[in-house]
Amino acid sequence: METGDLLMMVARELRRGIGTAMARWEITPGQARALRVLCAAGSLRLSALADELRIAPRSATEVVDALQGRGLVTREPDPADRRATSVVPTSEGRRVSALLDTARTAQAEQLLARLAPPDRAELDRILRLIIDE
Amino acid sequence: METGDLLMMVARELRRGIGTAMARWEITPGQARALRVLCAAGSLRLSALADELRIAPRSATEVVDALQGRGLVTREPDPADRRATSVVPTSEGRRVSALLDTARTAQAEQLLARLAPPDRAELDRILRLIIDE
DNA sequence: CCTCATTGTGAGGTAACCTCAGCGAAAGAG
DNA sequence: CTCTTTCGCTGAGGTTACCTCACAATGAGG
Repeated sequence: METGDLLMMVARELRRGIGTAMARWEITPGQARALRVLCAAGSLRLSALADELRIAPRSATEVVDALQGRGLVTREPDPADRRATSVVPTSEGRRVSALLDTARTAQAEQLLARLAPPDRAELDRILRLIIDE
Repeated sequence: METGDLLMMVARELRRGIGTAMARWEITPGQARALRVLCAAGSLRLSALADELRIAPRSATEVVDALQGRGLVTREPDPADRRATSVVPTSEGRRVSALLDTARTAQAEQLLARLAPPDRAELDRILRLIIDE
């Protein structure tokens, strides 16, 4: 078993745990991702959201439809460009996003609790090395 | 940015790289996964393959159809149970699976090459700690 | 035997993506 | 100031990878 496989296994376990946690809020992974980037950005034009999520603009329309249907975001007209619509999280959207964030970090916490603090710091350091190129 | 996020980012990059590598063989991720467990097992009944992949038996039928269509596996009658069909990789299937394995490890190699050998060993050790509970 | 469970698959559905065409709005050319 | 071109979003319809349900053939227990 190689390091790459280990990495995938750990990530998979993490994703699985997050998935079951999210099921409690009846939100799909795609919707959660969109809500997360929207809350992080404050508001985004639909095409910018699509870029961020790396999906086609047409697909972002559907995700936003779903989030809007649940009252988690609203479509606001963009003051600078009347073609564009700005997608803005509602207060409920921000509340749910915060809950999801909490669940996500709790899940990571549960997995990483298996490590002694020094090992955990080492892992963090080494992963940053990879990310930073 | 927390350790859990870092883990997901690194895994994502790895998955992305593997995906583009696999595109060269025109095989979907699901098919590659199935072929991999089949080659690892030598042969599996269709329902056992479904269990392994954590998909419904009906869905395994489709994956096997696709692999059989490319000549990567065959359906053999199970001698012990005439209801069951045993799915067996062809020699071409084993050859492709080996190529995919190579591509997968090469991708991991490329990512992990950013690390100095001691860091790499540390990462391996710590990930094993997580996996082994 | 007769019933009941199990195996694989046909039929048909769903979710999340896609491309393409088109409409209203903006922006550059003359 | 028009005119054409480009841009931002969405309706229509397709694809992929899953799913459930029904069913025929087979196996297993009373």
